[in-house]
Amino acid sequence: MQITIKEVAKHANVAPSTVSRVIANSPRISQKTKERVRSSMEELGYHPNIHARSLANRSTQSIGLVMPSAATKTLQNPFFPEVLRGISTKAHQNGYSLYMTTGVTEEEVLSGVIEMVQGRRVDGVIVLYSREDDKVVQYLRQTKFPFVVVGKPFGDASSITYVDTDNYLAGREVTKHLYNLGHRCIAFIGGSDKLAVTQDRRNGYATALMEAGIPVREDYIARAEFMTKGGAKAVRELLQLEEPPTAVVVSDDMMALGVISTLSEMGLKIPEDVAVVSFNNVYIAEHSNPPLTSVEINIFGLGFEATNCLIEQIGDSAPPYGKRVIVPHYLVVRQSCGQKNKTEIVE
Amino acid sequence: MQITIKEVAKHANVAPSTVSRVIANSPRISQKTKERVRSSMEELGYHPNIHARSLANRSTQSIGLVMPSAATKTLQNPFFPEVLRGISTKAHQNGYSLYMTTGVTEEEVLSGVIEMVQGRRVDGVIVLYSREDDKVVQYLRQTKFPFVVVGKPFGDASSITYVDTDNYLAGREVTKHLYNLGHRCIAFIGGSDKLAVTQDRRNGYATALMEAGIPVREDYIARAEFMTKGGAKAVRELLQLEEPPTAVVVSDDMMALGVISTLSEMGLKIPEDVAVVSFNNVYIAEHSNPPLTSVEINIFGLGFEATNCLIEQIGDSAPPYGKRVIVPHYLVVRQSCGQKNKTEIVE
DNA sequence: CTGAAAGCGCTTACAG
DNA sequence: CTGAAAGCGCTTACAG
Repeated sequence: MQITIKEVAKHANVAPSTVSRVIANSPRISQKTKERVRSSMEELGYHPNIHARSLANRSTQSIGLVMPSAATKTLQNPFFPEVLRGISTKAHQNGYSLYMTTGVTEEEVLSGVIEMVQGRRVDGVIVLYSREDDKVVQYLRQTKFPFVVVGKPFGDASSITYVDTDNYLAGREVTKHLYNLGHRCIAFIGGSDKLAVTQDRRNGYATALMEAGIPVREDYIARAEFMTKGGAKAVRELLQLEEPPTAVVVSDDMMALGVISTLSEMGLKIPEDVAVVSFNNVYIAEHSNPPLTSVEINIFGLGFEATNCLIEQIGDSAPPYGKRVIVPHYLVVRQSCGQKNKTEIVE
Repeated sequence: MQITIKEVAKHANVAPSTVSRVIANSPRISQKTKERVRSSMEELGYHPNIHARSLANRSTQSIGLVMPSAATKTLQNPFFPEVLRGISTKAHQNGYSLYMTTGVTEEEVLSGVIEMVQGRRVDGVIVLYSREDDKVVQYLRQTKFPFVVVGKPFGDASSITYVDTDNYLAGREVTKHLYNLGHRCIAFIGGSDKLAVTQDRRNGYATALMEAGIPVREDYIARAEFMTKGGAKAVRELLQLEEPPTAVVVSDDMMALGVISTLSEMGLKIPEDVAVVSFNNVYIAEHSNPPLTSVEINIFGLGFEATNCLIEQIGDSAPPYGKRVIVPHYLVVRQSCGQKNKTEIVE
């Protein structure tokens, strides 16, 4: 069976409580005893039972991860593994493990989160998206459980700690970039309108147009799923307009890939006939044809910072108000929208 | 504080043990009592403490996931999220959650696994790779803890349950496909030689050549990392040979992407100058330029089946010997190696 | 059909 | 500096 603290205690000729203190490296235990106990642990191959510890301790040293409910699709977006990598790195540095729910529908995800929280399975939660009317965030907020959102939360954001890209600014910059290249008919293809990221990027796009004195046309704003197929469909519709756009801001690299494939199939040249610019700069952006001009948003950094904030909250070293961390972005210019120079930092 | 079984018991006017039985839906409790207890749970917002339950129970309802140690890089390969999606789906169907370690180096990963196992944090483990001399598999095997490998294990595979593609066959088919298109100078670019997947695909490649009466040339076999950069470097070397290959079998789509970019940069046409075929058929394969001919290996299915096998083992409904599940594959013909017909099922 | 009690393997005041 | 004891919140033989 399992080696417990009792076996170790007996072997080292001390009380179980002493063994426990050695594990916690309590300063009140003599060096001699510590060494003796440690070598007993080594010899017997002792490893603490995590559940017993968590039960007595009320801490779990693990972090819960909440993906958007349509995990099926989202998991295919390279955003996900990259943000996970950032989370994992920081978590590991601080001795935390990661815990994922496996729900698919919105209700399943919510009940998974409730189970994690009420069941004390995790010490805190990271929500990897921000969507309007999201039950998960509502729930976490009202229970006052430690949590951090990746993306800008809806409602009273001031009480929620979140990590985000300045998507509004990025949307503006990207649109301005196209304008500066001479484009006047610029369309926008976004993902679900319920997502904060879509709204922010679109608003930035609209602002840039207004700043340039170009009216914002409703028929130039398309919605699609956050994957390649969605991008393909959206661009087809745009090109059927009487005055089709000469450039398009796409809210996500994966969608942009779909846009590009579709344009190629239709015999249109990129960037000559239609310029394309998008966001996230996932590694495939570099390998599409033509390579995508995209906003590097440091996805790894988003995950890393989110975890950092969460650990602060768990350790009570966080301020009592919601904190906001903005991770800087920059435009990586490649071939999909007419090249000016290789990698220009905007602003 | 937390609502415990005691509060519920008091509220429903029964003993804690009865509440526990209601949770487990024991048939020995009357319908009336069940209803009363359930409405108390509802009313008080009760959720079982998972650690207390696991401690008393010796079961955790969660599955541990082991990624290759260089998680940093691997996580960028779309293979990972896709296999995770398969695992997650099956796990969710059976009420299991997922637990990930966050180690980066080989030692960290191993100690993470030991902690999961000895600390009874999980009921079983899925190893998401197969590498020669892997300590994790050695450890799991000797502790007789339930585990499943995605990929073909080394050593005495007969005692280990694993889920795999028939990579040897796939390698053979793909090479034969190139041969049938008229190629005689066919190279192979593989990932780390320590990985089972590389070895199997390479052996299949060599067998196909031998079957066709073509000698296997050492200088036609290149090694690289499993990502785009590696592919780029490898192909450059191959093209510097006196008799450069006219076709190349690449062991992974991501590497193939690097190969394709490099060839384009060098002004070579695909498939006219060099034909490229690869494995995994991740979604970007379809959107590269030209679209990649690739072996669809059903990554989702690998994850799904692996989880299935693991759950069998955990529930003791698995046979006492190692079981092998082979998930079928087929070649998806696109433009990167000269098209014959759109989607042909090989064999 | 239900309850009282012991136990799962830890931690942590309380003594000394 | 160390130990005995209670407790974390559940489950599960054992009685009845």
